[in-house]
Amino acid sequence: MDTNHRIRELINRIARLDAAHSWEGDLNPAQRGALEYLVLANMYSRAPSHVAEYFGTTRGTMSQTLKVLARKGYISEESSKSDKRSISYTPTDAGRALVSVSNPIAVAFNSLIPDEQSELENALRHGLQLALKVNGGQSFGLCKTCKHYDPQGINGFCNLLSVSLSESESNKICVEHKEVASGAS
Amino acid sequence: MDTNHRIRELINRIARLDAAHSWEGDLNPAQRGALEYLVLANMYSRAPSHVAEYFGTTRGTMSQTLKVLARKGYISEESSKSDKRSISYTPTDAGRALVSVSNPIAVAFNSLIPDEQSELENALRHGLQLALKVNGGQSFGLCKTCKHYDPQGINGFCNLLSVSLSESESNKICVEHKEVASGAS
DNA sequence: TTTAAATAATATCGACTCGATACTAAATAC
DNA sequence: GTATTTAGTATCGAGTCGATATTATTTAAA
Repeated sequence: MDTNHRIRELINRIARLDAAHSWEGDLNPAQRGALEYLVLANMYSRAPSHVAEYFGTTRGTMSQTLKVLARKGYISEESSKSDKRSISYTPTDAGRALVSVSNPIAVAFNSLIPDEQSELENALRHGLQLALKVNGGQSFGLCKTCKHYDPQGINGFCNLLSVSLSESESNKICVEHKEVASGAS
Repeated sequence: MDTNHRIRELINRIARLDAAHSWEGDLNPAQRGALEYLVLANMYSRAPSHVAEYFGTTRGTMSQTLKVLARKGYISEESSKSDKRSISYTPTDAGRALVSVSNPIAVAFNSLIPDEQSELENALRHGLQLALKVNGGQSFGLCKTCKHYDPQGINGFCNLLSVSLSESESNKICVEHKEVASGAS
């Protein structure tokens, strides 16, 4: 049993403990995860296929979860004008309220000293990046760390989508995010 | 969105990616988790209720998962002589073979530099301890870090169960584990 | 331009998870 | 010697999940 197996085991166990709490309040862990993603994602990243890729699951599976979430009234469906095949989900006020409640796992990690917290976040993020590289998955980061981000104008500009970004958009998760080459090996 | 929420989000996302891989080879994530636990746990810690507590789920749910695992031939059931209500599961050779295959997530974290790995492990373990304290759950650690551990004899002695430990036993997970008071706040 | 191939979302299927509830049997308390 | 606790299960209903197949729609190629 080496270090990386123990790390994986710890991550899985903490996630499972979190999942156990996650049942409170009309949602199951998969639904809660999807809803939390939708709250954090920008308007170009809220299609079923995007949520599916974020969680490493299939479109079919995520499609069902999102339909349930919509039926429960926590997200609303909106079809795209430019591509009639595409749809996008937006959290409702009820949905936003649900994800904003305090969480025991987050509270526990809040008790770590700040240095430990930031070390932990960086190491997890780094490990995730490496895992995604193996999988060929997208990084789903924020505009400001993206190679398509151009800090022109008030809140920057996306060179890939050719749009000016609003304050809130540039602080959200994007499917198209490509980590700008840095120290990450 | 503060640091501890981002940490929780990262942990959940990595676990979900791991779960997606976990479907390979005749097992689903819950079954694989339970099997992995049973491989690591000592002989006093392999009852359905122990596995259930480890993962923060109910006895009923875990009972079903273990029955499936037994039906598939990856674990074998054994009833206790001292307490006729109790049973204990032991991984079969087929079960052990299944959990020893290399894992993409573990491989990814293996690429972190050693310092980063140990920092990560410690911080996760610390966070988990704090989360368990809130939950009132058991720590499920190894004998050597347990307050019931007495380093007498060849491989030590357990003061709680009043038994001499074998080499392999003292390196396994135990339900009765109580973290010896240390720097953990 | 008209077929061909790729893409987005969904429906359906079967095995299984999961919490909740109710139950049996055995051990422990009083 | 009865009451209560504890260990494990069966059963239920909603939902996950991968697999597969299907429908629209878009894009590429001939």
